[in-house]
Amino acid sequence: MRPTVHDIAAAAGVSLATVDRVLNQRPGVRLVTREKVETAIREIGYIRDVAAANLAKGRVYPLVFIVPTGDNSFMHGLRSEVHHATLRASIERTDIRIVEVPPFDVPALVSALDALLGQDIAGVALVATDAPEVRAAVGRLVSERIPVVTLVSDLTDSARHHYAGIDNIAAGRTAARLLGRFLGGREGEITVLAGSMLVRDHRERLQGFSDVMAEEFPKLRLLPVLEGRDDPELAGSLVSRALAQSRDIIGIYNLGAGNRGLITALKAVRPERELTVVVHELTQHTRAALVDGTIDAVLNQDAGHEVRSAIRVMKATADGQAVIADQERIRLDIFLKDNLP
Amino acid sequence: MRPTVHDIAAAAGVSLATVDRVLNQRPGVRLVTREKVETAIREIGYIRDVAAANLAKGRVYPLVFIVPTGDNSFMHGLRSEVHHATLRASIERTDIRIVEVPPFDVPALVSALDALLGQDIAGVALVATDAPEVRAAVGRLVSERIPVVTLVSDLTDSARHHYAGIDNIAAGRTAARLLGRFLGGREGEITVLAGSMLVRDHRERLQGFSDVMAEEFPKLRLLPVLEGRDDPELAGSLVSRALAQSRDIIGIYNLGAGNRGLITALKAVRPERELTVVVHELTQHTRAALVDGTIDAVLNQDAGHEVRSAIRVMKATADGQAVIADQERIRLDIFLKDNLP
DNA sequence: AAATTTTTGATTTACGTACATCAGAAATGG
DNA sequence: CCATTTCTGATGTACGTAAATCAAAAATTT
Repeated sequence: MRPTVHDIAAAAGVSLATVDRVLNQRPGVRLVTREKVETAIREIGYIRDVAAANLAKGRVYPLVFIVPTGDNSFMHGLRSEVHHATLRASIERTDIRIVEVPPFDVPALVSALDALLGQDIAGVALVATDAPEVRAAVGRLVSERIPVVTLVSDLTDSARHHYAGIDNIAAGRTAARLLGRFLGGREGEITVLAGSMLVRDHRERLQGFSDVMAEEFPKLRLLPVLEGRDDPELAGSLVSRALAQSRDIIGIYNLGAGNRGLITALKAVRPERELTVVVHELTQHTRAALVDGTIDAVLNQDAGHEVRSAIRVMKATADGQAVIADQERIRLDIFLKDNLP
Repeated sequence: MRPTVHDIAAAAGVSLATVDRVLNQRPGVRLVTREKVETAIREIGYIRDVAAANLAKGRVYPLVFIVPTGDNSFMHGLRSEVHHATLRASIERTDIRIVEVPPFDVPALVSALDALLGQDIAGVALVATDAPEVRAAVGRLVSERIPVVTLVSDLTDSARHHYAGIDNIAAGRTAARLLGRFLGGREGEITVLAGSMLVRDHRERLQGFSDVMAEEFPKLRLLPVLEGRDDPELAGSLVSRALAQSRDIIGIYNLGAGNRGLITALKAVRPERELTVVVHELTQHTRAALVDGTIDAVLNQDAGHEVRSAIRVMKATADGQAVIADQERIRLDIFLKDNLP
């Protein structure tokens, strides 16, 4: 059987109360005694039974998710996954609050973060807009010992405890290689559509994409990036205009949201123009487009995994527990029409 | 607060003991009373606190993993992941036993399964060899109410509760599309290397691969399948011979193990022959080959995820609990040189 | 209606930990 | 050496559930 507090008490030759004081770093234990207990803990390999401890404590984890508003499918899906997590709240002893802020709005995000200061909170997960003000606000939370996890998009040089999202540089590089290899040595122009260069995930995807294109596919020329602000309408009209302006475009990479508009624009020029297209985020729209051949590959991050991972990490961090790092690595999913879930 | 057994007792107007009898399906409760209690459970939305219940029961889950011996990297990795899981045993209340059997050996697998009959076991996970005898042995375990999970390779028409592995038809289809598109309209021969047609995962991958090749890439001709028995030596020599026999081979798909041998064979003909290669399983060898360009894509299943998922499912099944289906879906990872973890 | 069987209630202990209280022991100060 | 402070032990309750025991009530049979 697994050792308990009683075993430590016996091994260290002290009472249960003293063991408890040491374990929960309560005052009133002499240094020598504390060391005696800590040695016993190490020697018999005691591990606290977290389930029993939580039961005794009546522990609940008040968590806050700060997510952007906006009607693109990905953020919609993300909010819905957080909502799903609230349904498991009683089982998981969580108490999840969702705070919505306008997208790409630094002051709004900062005030949402600062509003949490001083509150009794076991963790904060946020989709970060990468700005110094946000970094500072996160720093304030961390210095109050509140676990902070960035979700989907990371925050440069910040004190956040964890990032629950994909490696976006790798994502951009992968998109470039897929596009390059699918185009098999052809020559032409590539147009890139992004949401905003204010968020780190988009910047990183572009960087990775540009790097591989330059290194490995010199015959493909990148056109200036179109910024669609993750808005389907805007994205669609930008792409339509670009396609009308140049007949040499043979590939498109959408590293942001707004695929609905992009797909409409593609279908409008469909039979005449032969285009290889790689986009991000598997939604009902991109899935259908993948199946009917409008799109060639979809890179995806599983919002459900990200949310569940963020919750696990926040809880573990709040308890000072370790996490299975490998289990919390968010993977980049590559979908072709053949491996759709 | 979340409702407890006391709340049900009060709501149903019965004693705690009766609630307990109903919850744990113990005898000695009249039908009408049982229904009264069950109604109360539903109405106030009671959910058993599994942590508290396990604590009270002193529950441990004795689990058995049946994995093939064999020195290919994938099975090595799988065994090591199961071993890792044993290290978390005390935390997860599991007691994991690993049973090794020779690969592709039906009688050995059957006797390993039958040896478990009558033992006190909370679940069995096995890498299935797809044969009627195995199916029958699994049926015997299931009829003794022992949860059975197939791992990596599934068992056709069997009573197993769950399959913790990837969709191998989709994997084969994906491999075909990657190979086809990477070859960009060229004409030539494709050689396929498998382990054994006795395991369902290999058969399914081949089927998916052949289907897509036939439907979408008619210029690529499939050569007869080489069976390398997942043995690096044999795989290497088969491929070397095939390459020597035909100068028209432009693509290779290894849907089994034994990549070490394949990679050696490829390097031997390297500068002259231009080959596009897709293989399964990310190991140190395939990773290096991907980086140096010997291989173009690696399809992978994460053995760690599979093992952890199998454990979660066996525990949940033993307790008659539901699982988050989405969380237990094992995904097909596609690795190019850009998105290696 | 009595005897019997079946069902229900009341109560207790246990799981491993947290936390509080109070008395007593040991260490420290003067 | 005494007074004081600091430490330690002993004990009890709680968390939510499981499981056992025994008594009492209700239903069933004779």
